[in-house]
Amino acid sequence: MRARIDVNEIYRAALQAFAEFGFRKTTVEDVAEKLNRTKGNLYFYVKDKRELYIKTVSFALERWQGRVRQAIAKEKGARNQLMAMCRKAVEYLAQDEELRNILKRDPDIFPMFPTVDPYESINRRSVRMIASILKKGVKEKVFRPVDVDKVSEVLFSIYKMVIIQTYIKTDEAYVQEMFDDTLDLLLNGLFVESERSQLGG
Amino acid sequence: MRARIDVNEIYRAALQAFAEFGFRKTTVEDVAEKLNRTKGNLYFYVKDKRELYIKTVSFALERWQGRVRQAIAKEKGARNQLMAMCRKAVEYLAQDEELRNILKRDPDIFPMFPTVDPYESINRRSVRMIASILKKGVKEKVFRPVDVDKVSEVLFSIYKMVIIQTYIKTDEAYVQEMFDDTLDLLLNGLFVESERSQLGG
DNA sequence: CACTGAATAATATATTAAATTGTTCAGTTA
DNA sequence: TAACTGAACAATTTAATATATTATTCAGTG
Repeated sequence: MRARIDVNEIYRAALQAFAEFGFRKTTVEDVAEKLNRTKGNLYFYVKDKRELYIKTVSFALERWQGRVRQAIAKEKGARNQLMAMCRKAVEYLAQDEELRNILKRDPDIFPMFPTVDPYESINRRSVRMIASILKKGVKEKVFRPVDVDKVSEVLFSIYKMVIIQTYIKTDEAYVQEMFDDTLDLLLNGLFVESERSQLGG
Repeated sequence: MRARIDVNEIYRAALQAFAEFGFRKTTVEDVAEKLNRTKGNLYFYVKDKRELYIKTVSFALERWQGRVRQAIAKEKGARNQLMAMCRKAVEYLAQDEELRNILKRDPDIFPMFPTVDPYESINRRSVRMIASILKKGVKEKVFRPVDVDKVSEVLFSIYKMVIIQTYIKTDEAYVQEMFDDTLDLLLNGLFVESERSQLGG
């Protein structure tokens, strides 16, 4: 009798298949073959094909989120943390082709306008990550005293917009320019100093 | 022999039908009946069903754009023009249920991430509208000297995001809050004064 | 000249059978 | 005895075909 397969190995194999063929066109057997098992055997590890897919995607999303979190942890001030977050998120995705393909095939994973979302908890964590940077920045008086919860939602939406452009558009340079201008706008705003309304505090 | 039908009457009739049933489920006869003609007769006015749809949608989009343009024309400074534009765009859509339904049924009309777009020329005009306000504002030294072309693209993307939320989300209050916070962020930015980088000029 | 209505072409829907794939599980194996 | 296989069965997809609906054309009418 063989040792139990490490679940992460299953997710890595499944990720390869799902990224190449998409959910509908990959068979449970495709995944089993990559692991040198039979399809029946996979049901020892996951309930059904759908669950395998959801857990595989979660695995990929969490790996991505983890890298971004690491990048943030390396920085001290809120200003640099916010910029590190944006940079790393785009940079990681540019390098993880499998995740890009998964997202391209199935945009509901990272929906611009979510209705119901099986990955909601992961996305909520991302929003909280933004919120905690904002909170820190407001406390440090680097950021204006904005409504942290609402603004982190707004930023997450804009963040999604840029991310989706990153894997939809093939034009690398275009995305980079868009990215820089968007970040500048969000940090500095449109108004010149004299026109700005400073929120209370 | 009857007088030629006014094309705008055709578009109004078609808009009713397309908004209620969608492109696929409305028949040319549905539209003809609203005009008290036979379906064959409509081919005297339009090439085919697809063209009828595209011209009908264009009619609705241009009416919308016209109202926004009027609202802008009433204002003097770039600052107020920008705010009037945002306000009117959302306000008009909230009131035009047919257009909302058309957009909800067929999101490709106003795509978050356009590939090919039959309404491109209309959307380009919207971007130019934003750009001209920005240009004026930079000249008046109300706005920072940003790259007008790029920033108007960025703003149009964010504008689309808010608009789509407006007809997707049923929750009126949520959209309004989102709208206010987004506008504040874009105008004033996140940084406190001392952290801001003023662009040259 | 604007229009009708019937003819025809093009699409969509429904039905059914055949093939593939997902899932279960009794029995095997290390 | 826990991990596994492979065959059995259920569910789903695909293919093939017939039927019905709808789009489009156009000769003829007022």
